[in-house]
Amino acid sequence: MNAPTPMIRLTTQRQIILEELAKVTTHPTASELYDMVRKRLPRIGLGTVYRNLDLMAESGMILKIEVGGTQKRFDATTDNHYHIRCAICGKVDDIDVPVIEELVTQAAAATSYHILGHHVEFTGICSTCQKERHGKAAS
Amino acid sequence: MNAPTPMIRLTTQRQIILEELAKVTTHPTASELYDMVRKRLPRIGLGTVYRNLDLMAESGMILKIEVGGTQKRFDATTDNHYHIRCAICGKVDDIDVPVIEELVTQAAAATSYHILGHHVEFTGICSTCQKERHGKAAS
DNA sequence: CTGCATGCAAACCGTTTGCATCCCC
DNA sequence: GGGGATGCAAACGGTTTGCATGCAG
Repeated sequence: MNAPTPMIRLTTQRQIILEELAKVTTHPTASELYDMVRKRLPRIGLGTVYRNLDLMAESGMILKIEVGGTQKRFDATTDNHYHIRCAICGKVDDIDVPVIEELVTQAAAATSYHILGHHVEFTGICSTCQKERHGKAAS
Repeated sequence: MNAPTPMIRLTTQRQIILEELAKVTTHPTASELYDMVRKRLPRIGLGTVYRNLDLMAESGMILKIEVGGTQKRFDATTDNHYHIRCAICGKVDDIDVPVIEELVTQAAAATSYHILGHHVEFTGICSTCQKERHGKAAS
């Protein structure tokens, strides 16, 4: 109702981008996705990937995750859920913590903004990075 | 206790950056801060602002807010609190919603990451931007 | 045939970095 | 005098954009 869902045409490159994104549970950056897609569509341009990722995010087909870190990441799962980002390697994973809907209500009462949504981002150290620095406690 | 607080030397430029940051309740970007500081220190370089901002964030004197949007923002208030970002103009404000400490406990149980912290970011439309689009409902 | 989508490359913008100089200790 | 801090400018990485061509409707 408030999201017009512009209904974009599903071109070959859009379809493949979507498929590749749906294939992984990680949350790839645009250039990671570019590399994945290029294996099937060698002549695709980075610009096309960016353009279509943005377009699909706007039309609600995918989620653009704007968390900390330098690059934006994308997610084929569009229902609200939270993320955790490794402070060392920057990897982003889903985290299975119940979404707190009351937060929006609370926020609405506490601000003059018209609330659209919320997102929780945890910061941590992933198991891989933990192993790589085992024993470096006090430094 | 877990933050070594490396105790950096408080040079003139660091002091002034800190003062200017503390002066405002908004969460300025590096270049906004640069403009503010330049009024008092006309010869300061953007690089110095970035370097010192990072340094001060590392030593826990200020907070580097890594939220959505293209630019990082800085906050003189270092205790944990949540933010709301305007989806239109990108402005970031504090929001007075109680910090949910249990989230960290829940998260710890749900992941193999070693949790460091969490942050909640609301998205909304600030009152200024609301006014500027009053009546544009159905496009 | 017409217009949107693409590939390509250049432009952009925020941030980082190398280096010579400067200043504090 | 020595080491960190600064100013400056160039480099960088991610993203966006302009334009000529291609392809689907």
